[in-house]
Order: sequence, then C-alpha cells, then structure tokens
Amino acid sequence: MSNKNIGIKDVATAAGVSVTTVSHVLNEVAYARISPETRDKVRSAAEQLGYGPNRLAQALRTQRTGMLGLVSEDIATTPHAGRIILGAEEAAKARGYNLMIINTSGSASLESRRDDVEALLERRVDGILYATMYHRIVELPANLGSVPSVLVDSVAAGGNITAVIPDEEGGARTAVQALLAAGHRRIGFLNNTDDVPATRQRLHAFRTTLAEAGLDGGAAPVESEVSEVHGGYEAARRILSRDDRPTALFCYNDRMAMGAYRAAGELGLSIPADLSVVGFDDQELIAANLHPGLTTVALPHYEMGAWATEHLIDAVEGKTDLSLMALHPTILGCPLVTRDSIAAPLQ
Amino acid sequence: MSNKNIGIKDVATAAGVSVTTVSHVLNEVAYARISPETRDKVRSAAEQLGYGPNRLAQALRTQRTGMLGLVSEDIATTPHAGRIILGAEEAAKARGYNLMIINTSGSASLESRRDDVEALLERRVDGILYATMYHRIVELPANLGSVPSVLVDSVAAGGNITAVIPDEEGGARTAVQALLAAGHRRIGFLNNTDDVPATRQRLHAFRTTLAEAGLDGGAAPVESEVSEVHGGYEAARRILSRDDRPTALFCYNDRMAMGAYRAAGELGLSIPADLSVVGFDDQELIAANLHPGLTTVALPHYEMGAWATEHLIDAVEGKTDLSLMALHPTILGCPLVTRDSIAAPLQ
DNA sequence: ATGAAAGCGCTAACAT
DNA sequence: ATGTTAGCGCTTTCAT
Repeated sequence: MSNKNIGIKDVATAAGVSVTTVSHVLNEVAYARISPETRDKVRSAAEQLGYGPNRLAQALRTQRTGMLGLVSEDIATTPHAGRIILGAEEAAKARGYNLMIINTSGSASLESRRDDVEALLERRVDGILYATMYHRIVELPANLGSVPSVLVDSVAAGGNITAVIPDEEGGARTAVQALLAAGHRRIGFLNNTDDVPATRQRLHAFRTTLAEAGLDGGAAPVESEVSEVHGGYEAARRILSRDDRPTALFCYNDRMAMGAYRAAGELGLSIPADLSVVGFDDQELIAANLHPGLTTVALPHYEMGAWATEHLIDAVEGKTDLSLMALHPTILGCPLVTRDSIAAPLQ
Repeated sequence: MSNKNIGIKDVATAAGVSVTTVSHVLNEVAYARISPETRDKVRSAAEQLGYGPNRLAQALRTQRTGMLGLVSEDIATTPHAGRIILGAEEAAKARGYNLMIINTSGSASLESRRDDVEALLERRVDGILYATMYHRIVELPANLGSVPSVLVDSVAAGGNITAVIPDEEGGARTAVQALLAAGHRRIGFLNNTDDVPATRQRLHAFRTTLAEAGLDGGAAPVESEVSEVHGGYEAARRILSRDDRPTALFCYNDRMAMGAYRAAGELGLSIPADLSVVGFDDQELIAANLHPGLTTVALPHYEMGAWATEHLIDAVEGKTDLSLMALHPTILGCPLVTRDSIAAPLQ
C-alpha cells in the first residue's frame, strides 16, 4: 500500500544510492547504465517502503499530467453519456491516462462552459474530450483550443475541431433494409420533430433506401412527433389508421417505438405478426424489455468515447496531427441489434 | 483565455512587483498588507496576460490537490451510477473541487480494485468516493484507508468506513402505505431472488407495514423471481392467478413492475382500475413511459452522491471526523413518485 | 508594505 | 555505472 510520505529520496537513502539512480531504475530509463544488483536494491527498497510516485511532482517536472479532461453534457440524464464515459475511461486506462470529469449543462451559457474548460486547463490536463448528449451542432468555448481536443457526438459550429459522430444515414438505411429484407413493401417512418441532424439524415436515408429498392420513397408515409413515448404513440395511431396501413414501421428512436407498441396493441395489431417495428438507439432498458424484444439500431456511444480518447492520446503524444482530421468528422457505424420485432408481412 | 505559458513570475515582472506580492494578492492572503494600487496593478497584469494558476504547482506546494477520486462500479451499466456521479460532481464543483473518475468492475478482483485506488493515490487526491452499482456489502481494498473515504450505496464488509445507503425499509413502507391509503387490503409483493439487503429489508417492511395496518402480513402473498422484466412477468402471472387475487402489487423494482404490466394486460386486467401497481427505483425511462405512468419509490442516488461528497470534503478540510460517522451508515430517504398506477380497489 | 529564498517531489542534463 | 544539481510554478517563512 503506497505511503504518501515516502519519496524518491527515502528510497535512495534506504538503497544507499542517489535519487538519480532511483529515478532511473523506477522509470526504466533507456539510456541508464545501472548494474542489476543496484536495480534490485532500489526496487526492493521501494517495495519495502511502500513507495508510490507522486504524479503531481512528475507532472510539474515533465509538463505531462497523464490526465484527460472530459466535459460531458448532462451526465446521466441519459444512459448515453455513461456509455461515452465508459468508452473513454477504458481507452484512457489502457494507455495509462486518467479522466477528470466535469459536468456541464447543454443549455449552459458559453461563458460557464468556458469556465468548465478553464478548470481543466488549470489542472494542466493533456487534452480534452468534449461530449454532448445528442448529435448536433455545438458552439464551443474558444479556450478548448488551448490543448488538443476532440468533440464526441457532435460537430462544432465553426468546424476546425476533430469530431466523431454516428452514421445516422447508414443506421437508418440498415434499419429500413432489415424491413425490406423481411419482405415489407409498405413501410412507414415515425420521425422526430426536432431540427437536428438525425431527423433530417434518417428521413433522407429512409426515402432513398426505399427508392433504391424500387419503391416510391417520396410517397412513403411519415408522421412526426416529439421523440418520446407519447409522441411515438400519437404518430403510430395516425400512421396505422391510413387506408394503406403500413406493414412495418421504422421509428426515430426506441422511445417512439415503445409508443408504437402501445398503439399497435390498442388497434389489435400483434407485433411482429401484423406489424414489424424497428427502432433506433438501442436503449437497453426499453429495447430489450419490450415484448417482443425490439430490433433496433445501436448508437456507437462507447465506440465514439473510445475512438475520441485513442486519437486524443495519439495527438498528445505527437503520433497524430488532429488538425488533419478536423476537416471532416469521423463517422462511426450504427449496427443492427436483432431481437424479435421483425417478421415477414402477412399476405 | 488562460495561457499555459504564463506564470506568476511573468505577472510579477509585468506588474513590477515580486512573486510574493502576486501570490498574496491573487490568493487574497488574509495577513498580507498590500496597497490597493499594487493590488490593482497585479490584477490587471494577470488579466492582461491571461494568467491562470498552475494547480499542479499549487498542489505540490500546499499538499492539497482539490481533487477527489471517484471509483465507480460499472459506470453506465445502469443510469444509477450516472446519478451518483452527477450528485458528486455538482457538490464537488460547488466547493471548488474536481472529480477524477475511475471505472471498476463490480466483479473485479480485490487486487485490481486496489490498483484503481492506487492510481488515485498517486495523483494525490484529497479523498476518495467509492460507489457501487447497487446496495450491498462490499469488500474494500485496504489502501482506501490512506485518505479520507466514503462509501456510496453500500456498506463495507469490515464496517469502519463512512457509508451512505438508501432507506430500503422506509421506501418499501412508503410504497405499501400508498396502496393501503388507496383502500387496498389484498396486496401482493413481487420480490427479487438475490440475497441482497434490499430483498430482505423490503420484504420485512412489506410484512410489518401490512401488520401495522391490521392485516395479516405474514400471510400476504409474495412471489420471487429475478428482478428483471421477465421475472416480474412470471411472478405476476402466478400471483394474479390465485383465487384471492390481490388488488394491488408492490414490485421490487420498476423492471419487475413492467413485467407485471404485461401480465395484467394479458389477463385482461386494467391498471389502475382492476389492479394498482407500485414500483421501486424510479428508472425514468420505464416508470415515466409505461402506460399508465408508474407510481414508484425513488432511490436517492443523486442525494447519496452529494451527501458523500459534502462530508468527504468536510473531512478533508478538517471540519468533520469521518471515523465518528463510520459506526453506522447514514440512511437517506426514498420518496414516493406519484404517477397514475394506483387507484382505489373496485368493490 | 513588499521582497528573497527555501522547498514541495520529481526528472534530466551534466558531471565524474 | 552512478552522483550533483538546476528547475518545473508555486506558497510561505522570514527579512527588510
């Protein structure tokens, strides 16, 4: 158990060598010529005394803290933030870094978010991850530019910062293709009403994927509501009341799909026999627990957190030039998670 | 925007004073006698240069980092961890502290968890929060004792560390009382099968609360299954098939309640008209989105995180002696969150 | 009312 | 093969 009061000097004294030697053997400095016996003496003295390095002092001296700042919007408001944090934490740990986390509100002023970044800067983090709660275009505090930074799950208003985002179009295409592959031809889309990239891109992919399958994508039914359970319910009621009722529904997210389940139930439609449903997000609490289990498309939160961290560390260590990657956001795939809500249409 | 290259020395030079003076005015040292004009000069020089303190250097000198370590089991596996982190982060920020977070697996070896704590210790955190994923009895790495520490959502196997946990009995009592208050007399309990404090304590409170209301608590129906949606479904099917079918169900958690909803639906029972249901956890994604909304008891995760942080900081600052609080865990209340799943029984 | 200087624990150039 | 020493940026004692 490391003893806070033991320093390199104590180890040196105990081993009967100088601090340089201790530093060299403990850090396994490449160019150091030290006899095996001395190495052993040092190591056992350190072990004996319960020596643990003081990372503050190391950092002060080397100008490297081995700490990454993570400013995260609304931690825990959704489980999504948690997945990003986990991906970042594990990637960081694997490379010997630690995470300092600051919560910020998505609706906070630019100035208060600037202060959050400032706090991280004062602690001399080697780099900063800035994670948003959902994919959008964010305005970033300017002091983010003081250290290598990467943006997770959003793109910057000004561009010019490396970002990683989900493949909204690809995910939507995957979802629709799953429905097409099951034989569906009358497919409806329950869309969100917010003006965010996902709304537009998923709609676009919905239409083009249908068109590519030889269907009239432009005419396919779309109903928009707030992207919550009740919105999904309302939209589903409407879309399922049409004369040419769809045999399958692509839902903007799992919450809306949950609403669609209820609407289907009320209309006497059994899933997946009478109606196939595919969601988006893979919010496990919902998707895995609905009955039948909801087939959906997963958002790569963990992967984005890990990707961002890997590349941030590469930049910190001079292995990568982030500015080269800043031109275009990196897009990570959204894989299909197959459960039990898709079947072939009846007729 | 703070400039990493500007130090106290640069400010001193720019203001034409010594570093001592700069340090004194910037830190508002109480005993310093410095003329108002000098103070102004220093402050504007600092402002001008974009000076920001180097917290590493401060920490090295003062032996105080202003950082708290948070080792959290399985971040994001449940939204609960997120609420704890948020409570801790906000409490920390309010007092000028930051959080360094380490993820650990609940199933990780004692040794690997010891290493996680060690990493925090090497960074010289002022104190450590150790948060578990669910309320249980946990074996803690011994090096946790090196700095002030508090345990969140569990009690230590050995005792002897300040801990904060939810009031399982009180929460269960509140839930059952809500059912009693609505007029129910035949109340069933869908319990968990895990051998954890919540299982035992909620059951105990279930029986005694009924007894206190003049009912035969010992004879009240209880069905146990895994605390997941499907377990709740199975348990509900059984309990609702009894001759003396309960008019109300207290569920171990919201997931089991979700299963009970499905069972009720299949049996043609309408909630809350034919069957009242109360859950536990207040997992919003479920509780708020079921139809009708699930009345449930909230676990005080945010509050536990905040409480632990407050008291940890008090200890760090010498305002509290944690060892005095270590004798008994602090118990935080579980309030009822009223939605629409309770009504008076039919007859 | 202000400044000089030591030292927090460490690394790394530079001796020897 | 190993040791001496300056200095990372700051706080704080002690002088003046």
